Amino acid sequence: MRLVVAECQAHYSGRLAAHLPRARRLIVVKADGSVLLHSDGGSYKPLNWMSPPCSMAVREPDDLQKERGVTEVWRVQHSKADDRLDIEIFDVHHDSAHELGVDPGLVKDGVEAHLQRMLAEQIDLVGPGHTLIRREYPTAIGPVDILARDAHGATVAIEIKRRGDIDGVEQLTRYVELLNRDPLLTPVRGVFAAQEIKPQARVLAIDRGFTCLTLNYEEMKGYDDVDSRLF
Amino acid sequence: MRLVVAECQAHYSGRLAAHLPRARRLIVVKADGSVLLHSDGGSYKPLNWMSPPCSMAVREPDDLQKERGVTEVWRVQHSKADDRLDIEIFDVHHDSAHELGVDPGLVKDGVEAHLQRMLAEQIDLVGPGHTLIRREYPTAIGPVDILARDAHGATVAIEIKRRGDIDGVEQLTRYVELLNRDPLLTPVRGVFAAQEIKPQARVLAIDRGFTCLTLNYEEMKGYDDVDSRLF
DNA sequence: TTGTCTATCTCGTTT
DNA sequence: AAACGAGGTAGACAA
Repeated sequence: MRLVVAECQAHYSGRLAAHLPRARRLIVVKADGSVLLHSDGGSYKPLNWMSPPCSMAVREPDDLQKERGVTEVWRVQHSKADDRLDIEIFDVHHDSAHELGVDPGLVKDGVEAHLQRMLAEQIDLVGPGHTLIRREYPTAIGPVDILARDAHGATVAIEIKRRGDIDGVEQLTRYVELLNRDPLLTPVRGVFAAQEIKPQARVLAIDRGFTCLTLNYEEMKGYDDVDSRLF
Repeated sequence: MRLVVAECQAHYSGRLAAHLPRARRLIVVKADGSVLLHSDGGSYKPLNWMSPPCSMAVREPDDLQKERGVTEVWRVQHSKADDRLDIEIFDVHHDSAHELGVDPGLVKDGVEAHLQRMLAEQIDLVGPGHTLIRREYPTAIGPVDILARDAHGATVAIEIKRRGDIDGVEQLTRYVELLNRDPLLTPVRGVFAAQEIKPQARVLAIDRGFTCLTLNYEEMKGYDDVDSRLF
């Protein structure tokens, strides 16, 4: 990994064209050839970058660039796509290289899968008398998160999201429409369950005749824990 | 901006819980207090990070940590949310600070907005005899990209995307359905216009009775330039 | 490899 | 401030 702090200016051309005016920035050149241009603020997203696989060619500035004070020109070219990042280097304030080795990587805990598992275990949150048919019920257009049966024997298709927006409602619509064609399952009701349901999504879901269910993650987890402690 | 290359181990707790085993990494501490942990590959996204606003507290390791070789413990706490990043520092290989100043930021060239403006100007790309009603035609569920009238006086709703996928077709479907309820506009045809239309999206669009229009950005821009040169 | 879905998304714009 | 949409989305996982 090479770290350079320098006055620089950059142009990106690929899916879009973008320009980065002259300023002092951090330039990170990673072992895989990828390049990041970071400012001293913002979040983790670089101002500009090139993803691997890519390669960098360093060349001398032409006369016009020399006049402008450019000392080096870096061209970072993507190996597969027509994406290119051109960096003009002015004054260099820092330049160092470091061996980092391979990283073992991040270990995460689950979120949505956890919600789905918990709702399957606490299926009566959907309503009294509900029973689970199965999780990840397979259909031609993908698995339905949870398929259940309500107290009256009707089928219930449940779509679970962490954040419920309009896309999730559309997805549920496709599932319910498809499942209702199955004479063994029809009538199928739709339930849209999420930790947070966006207002627009709620309106659309209700318009489509679905039930909205807001999931309280902490509460469900508490129930889960109690459950675990008991057995 | 502070750059540290060090052996480190980290824990994140917030929206999720995550752990980063001990390894040599780049730690970037930005002027706004945000922190990035980067490995030497897999560009763009850090292994772990804390977004601003946040603050960092450095403390001495406890006895157990000292035994494990920890020399410093950094706690980065988000100022508003309950997000925390704990970093244990082992050996430090590099540590430097740099003044970068405020960045002027990225200047982009247009993407979808540009496509929309150009198609409005070259509305006959949709078909001969078409006339523009207006761009960003407002409806209850959001603005329609372009509303036009065809040679026979029928209304045409155009949804523009850089990349046309299934979401865009669903969006257009909602618009066309809504607009068709307006006696002053009906009948309304749907046109799905994009630089690139995914096969699945094309199938769905045609199934819904929409016209697909592939936009050639370079060609349209050329026309645009010629147009600009003439006037 | 390709497609699909999630994200500690980020980042803008609008309401 | 909250919500909505787009992204050079990136990254992960299934088909």
